[in-house]
Amino acid sequence: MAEPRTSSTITLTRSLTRDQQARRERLVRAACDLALEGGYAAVTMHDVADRAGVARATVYRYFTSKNHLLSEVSALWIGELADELAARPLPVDPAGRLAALLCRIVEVSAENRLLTEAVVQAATAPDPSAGQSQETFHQSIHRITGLAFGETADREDGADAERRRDIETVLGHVLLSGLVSLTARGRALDEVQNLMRTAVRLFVPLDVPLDT
Amino acid sequence: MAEPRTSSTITLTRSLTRDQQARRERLVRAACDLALEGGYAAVTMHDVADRAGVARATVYRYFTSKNHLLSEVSALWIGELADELAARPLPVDPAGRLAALLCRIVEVSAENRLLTEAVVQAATAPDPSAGQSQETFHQSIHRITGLAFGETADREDGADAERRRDIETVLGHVLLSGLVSLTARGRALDEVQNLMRTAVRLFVPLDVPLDT
DNA sequence: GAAATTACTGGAACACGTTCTCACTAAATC
DNA sequence: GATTTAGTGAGAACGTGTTCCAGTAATTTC
Repeated sequence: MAEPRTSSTITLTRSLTRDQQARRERLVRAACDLALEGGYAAVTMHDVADRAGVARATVYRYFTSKNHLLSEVSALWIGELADELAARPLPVDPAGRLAALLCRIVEVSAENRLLTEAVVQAATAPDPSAGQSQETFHQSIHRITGLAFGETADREDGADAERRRDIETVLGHVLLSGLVSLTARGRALDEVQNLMRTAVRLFVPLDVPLDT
Repeated sequence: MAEPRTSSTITLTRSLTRDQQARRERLVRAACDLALEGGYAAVTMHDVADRAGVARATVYRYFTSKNHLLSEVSALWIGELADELAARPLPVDPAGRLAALLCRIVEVSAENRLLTEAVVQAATAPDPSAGQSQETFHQSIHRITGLAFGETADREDGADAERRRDIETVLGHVLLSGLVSLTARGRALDEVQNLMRTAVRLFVPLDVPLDT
């Protein structure tokens, strides 16, 4: 019963050769560029293949779907953003840090609204094949919210640590929904930033009274 | 310069006749049924037209896109849900009411996971033509979170009222993102419900110490 | 180095969303 | 009642995501 099995995606077979690694990166790059220029709709598999210099069918050897490809873009993009934010000077108080981080993400997202639109669309699509990359995307969001507490995390334990994790989780959801409002509902940058500040203020009402 | 202008959507022209009203309702009904059975992907304009007993092109005289049609479904569905919830007995304390309301929504959404998937997908899609229905959807969510404070709303003013509105808004975003997790990321019902309870607990940490 | 396996290309093919055309019907206007 | 007008049915047509296939190139295995 030796089935031919023309292996759907490559990744499963074995580790990629240098050429394949480069091809894969070109595909992600092409998708990212197209998304930057025209959003989700502009990322056609036809154009992605052309820009990366491969055949249309080949794209599907590396990514099972358009959403999978864009989810990969989203995972890389938010990951880079997290790296950048981790290297930034931040306010000293946790609430200030949270607000600054979230507002910065929203700002960058607004500057690349079309890319964000594509990325959010893919990250929220019910596409099981994109699941892995989607998880990476969400983990990166969680990692970013975690930056606000990163330095004090070690000193805490028990209830404080749990409360911290809860705040990170919930703020991650507010952020995601905020990005949806920004890209899909045309909300203005400052409106979404205010949402972030409001959320933080509600979470940290006494620890640090903000400059209301 | 009398342009023919084959009027894209009907609604703009004038009020609908009885037949047209019925046709429109059949279309929404058909889309809703198909979504219940197979989610977003199963709602093909072909099948919608067939079930409603109209031509494919006619669907586009009532709705400018599939997302527009499904956004209408979502607006009606969440509206009915809000009506049902408004008639429900609720805990006396605001925090308990919030948690009960949100958990109930998540529960109903999980019971109709495929419909919710379709509805959320349409409500978060960057489709300008669906904008109006999307707003209705979000307003209904806001209306539901508002139910938790409804009875005490009149007695308040100033800072309290503002804080209340902020909580409603932010919880609405948590809910939306939670529904995305439920439908697109395959999260379990109780996981999303716990997210809701956690969010409420974080918002109302002192007013009402929950049974933690 | 030859054989066998695997990957890539190029293009056809299919499903679906969307638009368009045209003939036909029903309703409004004269 | 005749004429115009808006709405509908039926189906062709186009773009896009996805799959499939036959032929070719590259890589692994012997």
